[in-house]
Amino acid sequence: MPELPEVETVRRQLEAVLPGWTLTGVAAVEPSMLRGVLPRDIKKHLCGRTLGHPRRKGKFLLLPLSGGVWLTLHLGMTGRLLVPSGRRPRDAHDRFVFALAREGQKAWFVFRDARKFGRVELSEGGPASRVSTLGPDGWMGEWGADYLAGRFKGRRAAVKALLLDQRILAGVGNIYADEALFEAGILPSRPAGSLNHAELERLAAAVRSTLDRGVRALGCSVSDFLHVDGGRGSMQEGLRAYRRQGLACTRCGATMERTIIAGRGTGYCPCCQR
DNA sequence: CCCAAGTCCTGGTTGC
DNA sequence: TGCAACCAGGACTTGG
Repeated sequence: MPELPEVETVRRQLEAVLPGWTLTGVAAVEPSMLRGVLPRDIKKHLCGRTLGHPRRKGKFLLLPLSGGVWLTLHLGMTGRLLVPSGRRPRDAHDRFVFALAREGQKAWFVFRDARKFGRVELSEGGPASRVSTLGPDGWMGEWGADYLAGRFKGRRAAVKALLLDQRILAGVGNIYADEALFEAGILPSRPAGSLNHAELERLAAAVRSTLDRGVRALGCSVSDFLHVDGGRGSMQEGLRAYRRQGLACTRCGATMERTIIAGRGTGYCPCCQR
């Protein structure tokens, strides 16, 4: 699943290859994944525009184009971006294929996504409006225990459910939520408002360090995630909670358990998470 | 058949 | 009692 560290990894790879290329055509469009413009109009909005430097907020990739137009991309569960040069590679799951040109050279910008949970939104004057509803970026943003205290105050929902709420923190998904709660020693099912200040401090530090570990590992390729060049991250080798039910806790040796929170599978240690 | 899980939507509940 | 905020669960999607 592309969460913040996976999207940041992709952003850095796109940063190295995309700026300066001009869009010259759109060879494929998946209508159900497109927002902000009608499928038949996408070509005229994009063609002739030059790509700038990719940005990111939470799990959203923000691609500025010349003329104040933006492409806002979300990779969903299984989304992948490729920038092949030469002949266009074809796959049944290619949802968007953009043709690129630069100094007489040609290349492609491909959004491949088996499950169609990904989104591509076209907007003018800034990134798609949904990006403005996001909370601070979990990795880059200015936030801490006091911020969490304010957002969690009076909330009875499970702390994991609020970690997954992109309006509170942008970028945390199911894997990094489980890992951060494990590192903080907090039960995922705890009502968010019941956490004391020391626990909030531990949680804030754990979210940051877990996301940072993910970025340094170039993401987590536990299932589908692949880099722009097809490479894999290594975070999956360091997971201590996510999908570890039935295995021994790396901290105390107890058997890890699984439950469902916010509709998501949740791995935790019943012994050292409280 | 069930499971995986991003975001969005809906309908019911809670509390001021 | 009214109303907004909150909360849980379903829809969507397809490969394993």
